[in-house]
Amino acid sequence: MPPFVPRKRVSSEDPPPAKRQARPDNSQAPPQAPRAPFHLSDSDSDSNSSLSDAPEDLLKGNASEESEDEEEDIDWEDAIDTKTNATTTTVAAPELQDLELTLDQNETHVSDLLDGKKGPSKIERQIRIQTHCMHVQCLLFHNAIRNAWSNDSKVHEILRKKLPEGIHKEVKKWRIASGLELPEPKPEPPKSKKKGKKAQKNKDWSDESERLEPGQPDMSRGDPIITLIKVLVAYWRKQFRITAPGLRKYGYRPVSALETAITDFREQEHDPERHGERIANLDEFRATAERMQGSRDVGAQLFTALVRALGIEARLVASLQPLGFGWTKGETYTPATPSKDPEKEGGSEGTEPETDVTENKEPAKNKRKQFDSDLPFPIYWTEVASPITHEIISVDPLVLSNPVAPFTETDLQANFEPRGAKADRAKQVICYVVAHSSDGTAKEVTTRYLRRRTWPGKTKGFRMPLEKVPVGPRGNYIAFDWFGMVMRGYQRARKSKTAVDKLEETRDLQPNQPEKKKATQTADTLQSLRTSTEFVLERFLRREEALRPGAEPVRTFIAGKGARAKEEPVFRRADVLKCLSAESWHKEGRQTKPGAVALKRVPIRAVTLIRKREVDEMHRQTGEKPLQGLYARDQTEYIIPPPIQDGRIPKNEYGNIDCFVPSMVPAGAAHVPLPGTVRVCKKLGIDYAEAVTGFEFGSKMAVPVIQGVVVAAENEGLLRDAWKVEAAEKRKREELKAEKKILQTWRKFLFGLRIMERVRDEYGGGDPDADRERDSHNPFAVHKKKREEEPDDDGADEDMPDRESSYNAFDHGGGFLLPGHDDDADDGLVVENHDQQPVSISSGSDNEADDGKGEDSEPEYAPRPTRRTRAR
DNA sequence: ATGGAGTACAGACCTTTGCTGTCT
DNA sequence: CAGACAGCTTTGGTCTGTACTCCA
Repeated sequence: MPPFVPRKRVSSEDPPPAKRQARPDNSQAPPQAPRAPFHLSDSDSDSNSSLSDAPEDLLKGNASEESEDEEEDIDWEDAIDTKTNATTTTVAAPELQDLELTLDQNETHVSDLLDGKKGPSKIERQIRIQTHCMHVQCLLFHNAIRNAWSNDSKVHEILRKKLPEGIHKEVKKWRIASGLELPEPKPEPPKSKKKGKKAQKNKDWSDESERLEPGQPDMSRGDPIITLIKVLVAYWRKQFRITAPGLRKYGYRPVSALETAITDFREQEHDPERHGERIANLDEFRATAERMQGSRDVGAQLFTALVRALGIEARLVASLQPLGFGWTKGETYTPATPSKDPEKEGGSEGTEPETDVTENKEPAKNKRKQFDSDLPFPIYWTEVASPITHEIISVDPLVLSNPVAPFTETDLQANFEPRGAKADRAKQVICYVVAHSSDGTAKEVTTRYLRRRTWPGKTKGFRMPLEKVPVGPRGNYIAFDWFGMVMRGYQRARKSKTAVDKLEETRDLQPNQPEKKKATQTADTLQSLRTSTEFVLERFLRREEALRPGAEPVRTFIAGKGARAKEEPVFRRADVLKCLSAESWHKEGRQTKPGAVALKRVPIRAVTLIRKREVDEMHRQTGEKPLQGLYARDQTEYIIPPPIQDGRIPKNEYGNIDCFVPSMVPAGAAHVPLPGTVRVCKKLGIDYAEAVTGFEFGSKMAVPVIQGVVVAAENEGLLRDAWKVEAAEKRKREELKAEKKILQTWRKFLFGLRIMERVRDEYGGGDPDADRERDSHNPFAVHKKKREEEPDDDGADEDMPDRESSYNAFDHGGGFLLPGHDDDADDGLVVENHDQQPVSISSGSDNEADDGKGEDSEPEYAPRPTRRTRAR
């Protein structure tokens, strides 16, 4: 099996590109900040106080130096001496301390990033991704709770009681029209008076409808529920007063602003305008229903409750507005621009301190529309399921001008998708739209509200994209949907799916594929040519690609405008050939045909030291970068080595045989890819060559991977049989060895137990409190403690001579070795048992201290040091 | 609002034949 | 004592896809 070759770059000792060094200092705050506190205890008082008094200044002032140190000088021993630079003295204190995060007040912002021309670091990206994921889950749970409250029968009762008589009549009408209720025997037409004139027109229809079988839905004027919903929305818009701000996305704000907001939220009395609307429990929710006022969000939640109260299946829909994971303007906190009250800036989680709100002290009626008036799209709304058609009707009770969007009106449903400059400014996004049903389950319905129901549409950049998880052989992936995973906890079980579910899942929630543009139809652009599968510009050819000799351009493309316009020939992709160097072809078992001329010449990529030296030498001599030729497949042929003669295997200059593909094995020979075959061949006295099947790269070296041997075909059977015998013997030897080792380990373990028991008898240590102490493992400490507790034990104090007497006490049986007995510098206590086998029972030493361990220590317990470790 | 051009970045790809100490 | 074997270390330049901004 070829050994593992790491493909990914892990670290680089070279300094990163200059751009990285030009990063704004504070961008590295998260990884560096925890280090500063370690130093506080042993740094001089000046730096200490300056750190605590003016952390921002200090961090800011040292930051440029700091980042250089961070990247160029990892040797922290030097850093300890740098007393002036508090933040560079990183891990000076040896003992463990609490990790502290000190974040710079002037936290990095998008603008800083752009000025410094640096992107967010990996860790910063991770922080945002995690924040986003956490926020999404919090919002989901919040909505699940609100949904449960919207199910409350008392809330329903409150809302039902408030309905005027007219609405009750409408409800009854709807029930009859839907066939849910039989019409009363009275001949009086079920039309309400407010539609007087229309009723005249509809009279014939109603006559007809009466001819329908009672108990059957009357669909003659469309789904009757739509009429009812429109009435309910009109009622709700009139009755519900928006008196508080709802949820919204603010973006990432500077830490200082966040801290102020949190402190304000914790310490000040709750103010909905500054801290957001708070409904602590169901009782408060009921009270809100009673008052018919609150945020737009609560308005939609109560509206959902009202619809449910009328016996209609309704879902509470929420378009989550989580903090994102990108670095666009939308993720950056933007304080209200014309704000005159600096205290309000960055202050509230609940409300944007809009000037019109803070300045206007007009009566509530005028103020009512002010909350969230800058949000052009709803965040919460209702989905009503028609009991007749099982289709979903989207209802926004408070915000949109077209509040009722039936399934058929895809454009109206797409109106819920935030778009436009106003939505941009208000940071309204669509990424996850979740509908919570009355049974407590929830399902994702984002697709319904995307324009043309096309993915990813506007969710792009705001929603966690599908993650490609590699599986199986290279190039195979499965798509991992993070949100799908999160939603699994909320979803309705497959067997409990309703007719509504089934219908929408086959229709409204089926995403459309984005319309592919016909590349041939549109005019050429650089982008279209870059991605085209049919045409290509010469400049887009990859390093390993070349044009077929004699390929004719199909047309020309003019790049640039005006004076900078430049004509370029456009070629067919079909005329592009994949090329490889002679060495690369060799690895595929092919060689260039005699007389083949390279289609392309490219600079040599030298990786190993030897190759690098060669390339440098050539570069020095010629003054030009040496090039290597690339050849197309049809310029190469299979390497067919000549058949072997007399059982002799041909070998290359390294004494082995290249066996990258099976065809490279010469006729008359066989590849036996078994380990340890070399020895067997030697034993048998047959000719062989080790088979090189690939290379392993690392440490600027290419190491051949050898898998077994190539032998003459007539020797193959002999070799395999002998190998089997050998392997069986080897296995037996290994089993015996393993058994021996197991027994040894047990023996050692039992001795250890005996020693521990003896130590306990001698010094105690059964006190659980003492055990819990930091040095409870240390028998000396325990002994000392015990003696302190019992001063009249033997009257001796805790001086060194006495300690030595304790050492001596151990010597009588399984005791500790005296200092100097073992001349190594091990910190651990070595206990000698009756069989004179040293056992390390405690070691606070690190590897470097272990390096001096004597030869008699067991390798399996004290790993042998590496050369690198010793070199340091 | 949209799309093209340009830029930056992360991750993937390509690379082609030791050295030394310890064990068996 | 010779030969086998384990362990070291895990590059770095270039390409490519993607995200993002700017600009028309």
